[in-house]
Amino acid sequence: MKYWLVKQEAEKYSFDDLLKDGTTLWDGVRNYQARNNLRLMKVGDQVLFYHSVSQMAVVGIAEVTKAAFQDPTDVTGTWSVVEIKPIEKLEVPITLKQIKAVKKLKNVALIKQSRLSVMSLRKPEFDTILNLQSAT
DNA sequence: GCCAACGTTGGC
DNA sequence: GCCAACGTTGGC
Repeated sequence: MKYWLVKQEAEKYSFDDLLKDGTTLWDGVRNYQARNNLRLMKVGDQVLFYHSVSQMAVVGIAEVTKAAFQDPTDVTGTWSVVEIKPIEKLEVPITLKQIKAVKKLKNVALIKQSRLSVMSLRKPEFDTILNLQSAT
């Protein structure tokens, strides 16, 4: 099983929207690195849901329910989507600030490559981030 | 194929 | 709202 982090602005599609919808297609990705990551996702992989710009925090955990396929919003056939469903909403969001404060997490793409919207996490990184919940 | 110009993202 | 970082585009 793999671990991932996806970013979206809360104003565009929030974790609450995902809870309301049940599942969603992670569409609109138009960056090759992000797309390649989407294509590596397998059903059952765990996904951290991060709100960028206005909140800057991990707000929930999701799971991949359909592996990558052709993005229906893309006529060129270049881009891919996956389907995800919500697993758990975090009681207290884990802020970027908290993540940045952890030395072990200094090299995660969330910090090093702030513009990447779909990135992989190693299991220890995934666990470390979630453990920050109890640290507060 | 190189690189300048431009557009977008996202943290501050 | 600003600007740095980065990706993409297009002229040569």
